[in-house]
Amino acid sequence: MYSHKIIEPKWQKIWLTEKANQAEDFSSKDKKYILDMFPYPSGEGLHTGHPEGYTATDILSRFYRFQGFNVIHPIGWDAFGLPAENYAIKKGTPPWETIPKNIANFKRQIQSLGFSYDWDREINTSDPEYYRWTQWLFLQLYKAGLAYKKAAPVNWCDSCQTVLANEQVVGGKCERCSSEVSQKNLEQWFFKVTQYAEELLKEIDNLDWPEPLKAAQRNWIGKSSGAEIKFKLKDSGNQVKETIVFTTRPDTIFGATFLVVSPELAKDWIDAGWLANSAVITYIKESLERRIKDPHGEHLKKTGIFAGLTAINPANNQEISVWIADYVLGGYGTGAIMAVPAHDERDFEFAKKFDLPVVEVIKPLNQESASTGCFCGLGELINSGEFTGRLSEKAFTEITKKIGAKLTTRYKIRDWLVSRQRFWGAPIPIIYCVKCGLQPVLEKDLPVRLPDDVDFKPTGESPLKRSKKFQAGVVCPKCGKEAQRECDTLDTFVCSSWYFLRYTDPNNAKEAFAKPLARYWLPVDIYVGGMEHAVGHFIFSRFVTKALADQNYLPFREPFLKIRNQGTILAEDGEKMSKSRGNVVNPDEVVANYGADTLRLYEMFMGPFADTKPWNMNNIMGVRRFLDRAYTLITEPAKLAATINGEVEKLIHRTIKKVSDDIEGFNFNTAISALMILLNELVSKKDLITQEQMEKFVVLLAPFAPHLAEELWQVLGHQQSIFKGKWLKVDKKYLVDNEVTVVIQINGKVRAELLVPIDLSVETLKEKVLALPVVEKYLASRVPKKVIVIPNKLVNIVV
RNA sequence: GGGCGAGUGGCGGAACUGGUAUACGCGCUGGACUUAAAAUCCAGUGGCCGUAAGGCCUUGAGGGUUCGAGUCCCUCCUCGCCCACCA
Repeated sequence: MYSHKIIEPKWQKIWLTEKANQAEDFSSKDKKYILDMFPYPSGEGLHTGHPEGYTATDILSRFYRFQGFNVIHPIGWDAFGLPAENYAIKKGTPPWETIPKNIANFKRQIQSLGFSYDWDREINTSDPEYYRWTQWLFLQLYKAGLAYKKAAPVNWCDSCQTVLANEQVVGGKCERCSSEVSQKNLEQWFFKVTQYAEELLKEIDNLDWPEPLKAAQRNWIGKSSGAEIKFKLKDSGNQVKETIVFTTRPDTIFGATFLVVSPELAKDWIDAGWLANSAVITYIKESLERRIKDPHGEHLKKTGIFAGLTAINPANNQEISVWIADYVLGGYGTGAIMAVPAHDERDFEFAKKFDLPVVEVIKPLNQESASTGCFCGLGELINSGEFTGRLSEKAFTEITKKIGAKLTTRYKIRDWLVSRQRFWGAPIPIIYCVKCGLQPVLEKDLPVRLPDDVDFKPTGESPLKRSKKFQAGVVCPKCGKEAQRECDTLDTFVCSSWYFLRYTDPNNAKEAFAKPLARYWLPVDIYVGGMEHAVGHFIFSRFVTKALADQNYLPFREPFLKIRNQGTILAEDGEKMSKSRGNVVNPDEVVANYGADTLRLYEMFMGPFADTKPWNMNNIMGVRRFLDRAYTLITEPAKLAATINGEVEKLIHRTIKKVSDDIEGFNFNTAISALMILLNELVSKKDLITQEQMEKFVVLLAPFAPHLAEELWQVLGHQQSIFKGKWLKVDKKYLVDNEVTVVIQINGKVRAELLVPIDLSVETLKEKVLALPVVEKYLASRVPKKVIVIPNKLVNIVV
């Protein structure tokens, strides 16, 4: 038994004071940028998920430093955000008091785990010296036309008098006060992510990311190609207008028996004084509210109303009715569709409910007649005038051309809404002047600081509006006259969309980062974090990188070359860890009881890195026992062997190979199992081991259990830190065997095995095996029908 | 509804491009040490039949390909995650 309570703090202190993990700018060594997701410093402190990802990157960082790389492995605090502000509303303690306390606690916890961060690069997004550059980023996007303002619907709680994020709306009710949430149109800031939709999609192919993550992003970007088709519209007074629909199936247009318009688009028509029918107006109003209250359930009901309009199908000039319905979205395509009930399930359902005509125009290729019900695949056109008999694919472009429609590509991805009517975030650096209008704050005037005279009580406006200090002395940057600041703050995802850039030059007071440093360190080589950021943070960072590359700030267009996702750690009961269930494991307790090395090793040994896996206190004892055995082996006085034992040396070299490969492949669980196997061998042959062999084991252990390894290294007589040393070389001669065990099967069943020299010829091996008494017994004088020989592996005799 | 995963001992999990299924760890059983217990060490440990030698079965279920399938193909069941009326 070793005392982790003595060993671990001892080495942590030494590493910190010696700045053992500093990354060196412009070193001639090859660089590796190994990045973790920086934590939000919550009041609860670290949970078990943090050490999982952080241990993985720490193993990699130490491993690559051993390999001679100049590793940058930074950490910081994603310190802006709602929880701190909500805490201020509830308890009255402002975020600028709670957050530093939480950060101090997080830092203590992270340091207690011995992670090899370069603490000189620590950043904090709520520090004015950081958010100054977040604001700078906003200005660059604004200048490039990538940040713009427009009215957008937001969730509004009348009782709390505040805007709510989507996550704060639960079942159409306010999370806090449970009163009804309604929709309000407010001016909001957006980033034009859609401008990069195609590039964001295309570049995914070239990235070393987990496939599920790539799939999630492709899905989110949601490219689809189709046609935009113009339909003429007529109201009862014979006023003529037109609308454009987007469809991915122009080949089905002869089956378009009605048109459906989204409530959003219909509302625009009302506002333009077009649809005056009061029933229609009521429907639209209710529908728009319904969307917010129950975004996931209501759609099954397929509500709708006749708009009182007719449209002309441009393919066959037939008059069709125009409907307004919930199932058509305002934000996608053109907000209007041509409904082809015979070949679209949703249209079909709607047509059935409102008794609308269904005309089949596509016949499945492998069937004699048209299908009954709804067929959504491609096929051969029927009932389609001159196009009857064509295949869908061909008709697609032909029909589009004939009716004068346009081929287009649409994306599901939306522009990023970045403004928040909240206090605890980076203020948007914009000034409103009565005379000059909207003006960006001058870069030299950054940062726009958060004031401290804030009333957190929610009243429906941004809390900054009630700060006297915030607006004091604000003048228009253009005309110099008195003006007003923008009072919204930026989404915290803006802060985290560029933080990995700041790590390269964290103390630069003149720039967000110096270009030569960005060029040296970036892009990020390995990034580890959860899958939950698939369509958020990972997309935002890619967008920001591309935007800055286009402004010549960065010489690359993709920020993260390799990403690996960590799996969720569940509680011992197989459920998610949560305070309400009372099944949360506190890393502090594990460190106190078993030590940091044990926690690190355990979390890596639990199972495959990317898998969801349950916690188990018993299994922790297993890894602790392993560390104790290692300690005992090396510290107990034993006779050291003078000559190298071949068997031991062979296993050592195989373990070096296995552990090295497994670290790079993120197979930490099997790497640890290989270390256990090696230790078992060393213990059982402890009188046959040389000093050098002991040392090799300790080096292999070092990335995983750095404290113990450092201690044992000292015990073995070294003055200098083990981490100043080199990784181990595999001697290939130990990887080849000169004898192998060949498995002997009779009819596919294992019946015997045979130790033979390696690379025995097929013929010799066959002869040897057939001559075995066991084989003769099983053959019982039958003649083998066939003998399969796989050299060095297996012989299968078929009778 | 769409997308992505995953089902292997009592438990967490191993198994390279098809080639000894159950590595490693936990737990359990027996033994050593101890007055005793803990810790530690040693041995055993997939199931069924058998005193034994040995035999049969076994990777969610059922088919198929193959000399040989946890791994490949088809059908189905169960669970998890993400997105969700995207025309």
